[in-house]
Amino acid sequence: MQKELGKSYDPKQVEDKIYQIWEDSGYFNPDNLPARHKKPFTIIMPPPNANGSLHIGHALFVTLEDIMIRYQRMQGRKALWLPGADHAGFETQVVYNKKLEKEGRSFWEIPREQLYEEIKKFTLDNKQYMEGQLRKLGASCDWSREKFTLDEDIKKVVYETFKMLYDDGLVYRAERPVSWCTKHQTTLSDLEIKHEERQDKLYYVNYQLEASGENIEVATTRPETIPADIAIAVHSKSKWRKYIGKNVINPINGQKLPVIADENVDPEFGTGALKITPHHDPLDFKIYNDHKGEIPGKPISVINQYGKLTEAAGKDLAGFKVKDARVKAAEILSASFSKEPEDYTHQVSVCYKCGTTIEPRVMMQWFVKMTEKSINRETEKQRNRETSLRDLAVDAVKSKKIKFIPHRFEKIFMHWMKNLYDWNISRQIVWGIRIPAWYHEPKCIPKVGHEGDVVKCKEMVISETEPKCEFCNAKFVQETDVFDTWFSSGQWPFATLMTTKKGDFEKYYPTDVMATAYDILFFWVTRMIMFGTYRTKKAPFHTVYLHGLVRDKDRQKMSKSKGNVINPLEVADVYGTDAVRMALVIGTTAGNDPIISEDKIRGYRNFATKIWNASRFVLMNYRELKAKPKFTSADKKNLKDLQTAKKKITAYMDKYDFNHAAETAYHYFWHTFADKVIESSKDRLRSENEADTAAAQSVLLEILGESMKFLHPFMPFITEEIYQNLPNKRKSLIMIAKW
RNA sequence: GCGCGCUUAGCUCAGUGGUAGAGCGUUUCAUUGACAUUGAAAAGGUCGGAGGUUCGAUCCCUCCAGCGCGCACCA
Repeated sequence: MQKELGKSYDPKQVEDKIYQIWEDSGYFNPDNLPARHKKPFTIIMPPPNANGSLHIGHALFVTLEDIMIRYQRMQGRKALWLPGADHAGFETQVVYNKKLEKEGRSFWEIPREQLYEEIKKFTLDNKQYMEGQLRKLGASCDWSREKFTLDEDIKKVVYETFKMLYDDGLVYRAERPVSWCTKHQTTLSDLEIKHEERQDKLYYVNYQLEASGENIEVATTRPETIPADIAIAVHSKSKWRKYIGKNVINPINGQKLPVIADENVDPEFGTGALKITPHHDPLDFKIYNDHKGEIPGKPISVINQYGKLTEAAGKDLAGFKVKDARVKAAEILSASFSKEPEDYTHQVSVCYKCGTTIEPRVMMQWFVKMTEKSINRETEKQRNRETSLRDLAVDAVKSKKIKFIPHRFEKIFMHWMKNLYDWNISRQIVWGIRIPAWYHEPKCIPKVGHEGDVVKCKEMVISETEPKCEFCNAKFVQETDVFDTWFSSGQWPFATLMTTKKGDFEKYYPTDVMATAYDILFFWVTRMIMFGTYRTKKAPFHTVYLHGLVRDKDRQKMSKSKGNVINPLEVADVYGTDAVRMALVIGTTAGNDPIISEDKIRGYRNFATKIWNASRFVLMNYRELKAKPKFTSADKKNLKDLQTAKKKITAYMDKYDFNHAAETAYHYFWHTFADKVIESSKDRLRSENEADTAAAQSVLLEILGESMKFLHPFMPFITEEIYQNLPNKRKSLIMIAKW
């Protein structure tokens, strides 16, 4: 007979041992599953940022995905859960920057190569630590296929995609207005910008008309940029229309500025006249570009990368920080004010990491075209050239090839897709994948060749390795900018499967479910859909399951500074991983923020104890009997209730409603099986009537065994441990037992 | 400004076109018996407000109020 279960369940005694058994079994790798497992079921794990340790949010997605994988594995699917880690470019660099600050070292004084190596070590250490944590959480992922976003083969795929996009005209390099963080010294994408309400002044400045006493009144919040003004724009129907085509005088430096007409200027807002400062405002840049012919001046920049005014701003302003320069400029301009400055509340762009005001600058950067069709830069092979990246993604969702859980995110997705601008993918940071573009150095000077043709070297080449110029000996230097992390992680589903085992891509792609937090819907999910359909012509997954952000019992986001963080590994250590997993799943619906407290976890620890003791009771009372069981009508009803519960749970599982599946399992086990079935069996187990005892025993054993199975995806450790102690079971793992 | 949600028991949240559910908490009782990390029972809600559709609405529609979130180049 099997060994007796201990007096109480001790997760510490069980969890590591069980995980080891699973891992040794090889079944995490779908290729090793028994023959009954046929159709693949694939989840690519959202690779956690390798710049810290796992927090409760990670524990949530790990639990959800492990539930899906374990369920599908038991259902006979060839279940692949592919783990990974993300180098998380900018995020990690910010973390490392802070670490250096604490150590009293200066980020900016460390040479690029050294910094890269230091961050690499830091990241790899974290990565290794996190792998251990994933094991603790019970993640049944295939470690043999683990990938890291900086693996050489992954980088190769990313380079290829970049080249394809470039050849298709969907990637371009241009001088355009971008968002610059003066603290982190890099540009950021639109998504990395937050908007903050600020109290500022709105200044009303007179720009005097040339050779006239008349003025155009301009409202501005940024008088310090007036030296970079290049024109004044008014709406063709505004009160200023009579001045269109004339010149005004720049009130700071006396230069002549043409008055132009542009319909983007709202005649109702401010004074109805807009100063055009192309290098310090994106709208101004656009207006300037539309009116280049009418504007004689060249746009200049008067603010440098540190947010200080340059010489070009004039000696009165040069050297001042923007904020101080504004005060200074106001002083200089006071004679030109048409009225007193007003208090003005408006939204200002800030860096999402440090809150520093974003400085719009015009810089040479790399962009991905989101809304335009490709232009067939080369002519051969067909890719998805007929449509834009946006349309690829929108079509995938519209055609139901991809569906969202919960459904409402489909609307949010569409809304975001509607308002898309080109995506700046270059970052001036060290930690990341260098953009594989090489520039001819020095700049190519066209010369006459042998046949009299003008030979012009290629100024820029897209290449993984250093190219050679076909005409001269000049060196090519590599772009120093690196990719926005999301450019590479947006390729994760296919990049991983293209670089694991041979045949994996064909077998496991497209994947099934992408489960991740809703806050990276735009950063990540949309990009995966775009790049996935672009490169493979298939939607990378059919279901997007979006979960919420874990909050504490007062609905607060967890953060170290608030001191309300629940470390999943710490509480798992106290209450057991199974309890933490249950607490994360029950009461949590897709798309909503789960609320977790230690009390809640304690409650499910109690449930684990209940499971343990009910099992103990069943096994303690089990004895070999020769008598044939004689089932009573109550037995039959109990077995029928079991089937009903199983069906209900299965239906919830298939709907990705893990909350209700878990709750049903919990409720059935505790309040039906333990409270009713077990209670009513007590007398019968001690009865002289062996046929009746046998019936009672076999009902208990049957229900216990089945319960362990339907609880297994949620509480993998305790259920496996008990399953291994059941009599009359083949010595296999519950992990691959038939659902 | 545009968009998406939420408002149900003291708390945290589920849920359904047909006289409201769970967990925790509260109250009472029981218990040396697999489990005090227990069991039995109870109290507790006019399902945010006002209209409408319907035989019937907490659930569908409209409006209102409060709250939350996302997007956003009005100087």
